[in-house]
Amino acid sequence: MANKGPYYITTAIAYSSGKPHIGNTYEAVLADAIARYKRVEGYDVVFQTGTDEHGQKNEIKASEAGMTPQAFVDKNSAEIKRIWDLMNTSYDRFVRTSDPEHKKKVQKIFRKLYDQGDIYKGSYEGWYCTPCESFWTQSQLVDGKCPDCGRPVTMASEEAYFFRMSKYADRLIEHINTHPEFIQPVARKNEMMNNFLLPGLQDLCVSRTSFTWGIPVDFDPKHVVYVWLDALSNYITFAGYDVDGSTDEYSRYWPADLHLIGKDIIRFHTIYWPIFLMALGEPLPRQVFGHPWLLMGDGKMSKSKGNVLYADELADVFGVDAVRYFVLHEMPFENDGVLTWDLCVERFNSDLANTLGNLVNRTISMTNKYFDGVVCATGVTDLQVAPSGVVSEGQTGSIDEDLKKIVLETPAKVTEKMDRLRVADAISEVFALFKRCNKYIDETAPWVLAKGEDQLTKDRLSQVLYNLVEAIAVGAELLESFMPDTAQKILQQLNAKKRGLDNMDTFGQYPSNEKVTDQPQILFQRLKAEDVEAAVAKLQQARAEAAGAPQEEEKAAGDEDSMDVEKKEEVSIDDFAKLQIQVGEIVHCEAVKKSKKLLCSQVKIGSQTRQIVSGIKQWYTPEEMVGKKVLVITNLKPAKLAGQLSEGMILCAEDNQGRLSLVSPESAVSCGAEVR
RNA sequence: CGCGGGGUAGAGCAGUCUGGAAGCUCGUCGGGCUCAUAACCCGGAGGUCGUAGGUUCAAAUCCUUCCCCCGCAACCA
Repeated sequence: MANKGPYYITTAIAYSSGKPHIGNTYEAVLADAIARYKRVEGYDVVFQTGTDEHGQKNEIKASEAGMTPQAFVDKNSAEIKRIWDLMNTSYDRFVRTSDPEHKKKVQKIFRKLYDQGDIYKGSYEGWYCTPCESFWTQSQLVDGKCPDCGRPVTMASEEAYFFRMSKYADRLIEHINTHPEFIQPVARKNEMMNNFLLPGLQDLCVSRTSFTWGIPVDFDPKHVVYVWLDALSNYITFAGYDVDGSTDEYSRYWPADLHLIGKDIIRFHTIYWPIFLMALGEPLPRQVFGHPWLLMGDGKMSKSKGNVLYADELADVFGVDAVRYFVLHEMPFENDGVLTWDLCVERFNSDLANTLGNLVNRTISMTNKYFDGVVCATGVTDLQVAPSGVVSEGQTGSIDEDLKKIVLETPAKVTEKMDRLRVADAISEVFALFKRCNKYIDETAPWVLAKGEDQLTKDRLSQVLYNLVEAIAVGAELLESFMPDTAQKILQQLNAKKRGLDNMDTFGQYPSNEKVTDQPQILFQRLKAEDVEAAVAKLQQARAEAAGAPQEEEKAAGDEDSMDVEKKEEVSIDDFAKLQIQVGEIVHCEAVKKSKKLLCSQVKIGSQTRQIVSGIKQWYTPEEMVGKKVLVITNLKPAKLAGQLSEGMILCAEDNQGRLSLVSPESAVSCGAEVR
């Protein structure tokens, strides 16, 4: 196998704030499939993944959990690594941004950029909430107040470090234009250009003082390095980069061949990251692929089956390779894919059990039944059977030729798809080969040949089975990057050896007279939908119990008529008395233009009528609203919503599906009656 | 007119860049077969390619109108 040189592939490092769901896991598996395939092709692959551990969110979540940030991210990083390992991802490095070496290197990077003038100290202007010690942008403000605590904010400025993005913008635009392969899929390129680059890049604030869980700026320790600068640097720091001199390994593997990331963070990887690299004088990664998202469920048919899917739970039910198959197969190249328990069952039964598992099983069974497991190439190709069971000589071996053609063509097809990162298509090519094998069995009807007494017929039967074993062996080997264990199992059962991707141009390499296993194992046992549903129900129950109490409400809605919500702080009767709640009658109602959620109601309260805007368009039509008596908070400070003045709030109950229901007095009371 | 994605058979999707016989998987119906995991193979039914115009010898594909859905943004007082 020729060495084709280095290939450095990374995933985005996963944010370590909780358990990764199947969508996160998808990225690791996708990268793994690519990495494995590149290795098979003969590249010297480094596959790096890991966890992004700094930032305010982790600091807050850690304190909520009563842990130190480090302990908190240790736990979550370990969990992410556990899932990656469970999924059999063949990463070479699992990196963590809380690593002391990484910290030092990032500090040096920051200092270098500062020293050369790319980072400068400036001030950050914004609305500041003193009690919360937080800055907010104009658009984050709620009613002109702090979105967290609702208290007034003041315009304030705070010192911060900025990166001169604009300095490098032209070079980046040039690079993107001259390297069409840089941003994948191509559609994303225009999005970046039109939205960010062409209108002019703003300087980026690259330090924070509002929290401490991060990498301190060593010459100004009240600042921590902006998490993105910290996180993105992982691609080079762990590869051996250092401001004071990088390793040989670094010069071998950098620039990365592929950053595999979610489409939501394309901006950081195709704008900020390249510019950071330019500033450091380092070459840019060759390609950034913003893959689509894997969405879970769609609520329509699976509301009783749970929404969030986790790789380990899926693996419990289907097995690791099946889960790898699901995520790789369900994910197209550009559009988001959907995964539900139902879809998994369908794919499992149809593709894995029926097409593949059954093929392997029936082939091995016949080999054992007719030849005690010994597969022999006899060279008899021109014997055909009629559907009636009559064996006749003289037909051309076109059936065999067609099978061989497919077998010989598939490797190149798979490689071509993989080169274009069409992993789902690549795996489909492999399955097309297996489907062709099933068809071949039907065409050659071995059970008819088996009835023949003469040697020619026996030899033909032997050749048919040999062809099948050979074809399956090639298919299994091609499957290895996607489903490593399954590929291994098939090859073992066939007693076949790997021949190598660049050695698949001849048909018939399986050694004649080799013996397949006499105890074929079922690779994928067909599953019944009911059984899976039961398993899912069990999992959800276990999950609910593990979560202790109320935590999240995501179980079956219909059959349970109660729900728990997060408890709020206790208040005094005086606090409550501050609210004025009155009964009002809706006299007029219309939808607010330009808004998807808002209805604007005229509500009669006592002698006056006031306008109230409510976000309930999804649940009530304006016509339904009119005439209803509802509860209104009347002393709430008026606010503007979508340009409409709203003087109060109509009370609604919200269930665990987010559905809203108006609250009305139980019996007739007059408008304006106070609720207390 | 906030940005973006999308509307193709019952479901899920490809095809659209680079116009040229409407395809794939699942389901469904019928047939075949019996080596195998109620599997496998073949065939049928089922689509005004969201709407309305336009360009063209030819439009799912290019241009324009409008309608709907989904993210994000904004706002759910």
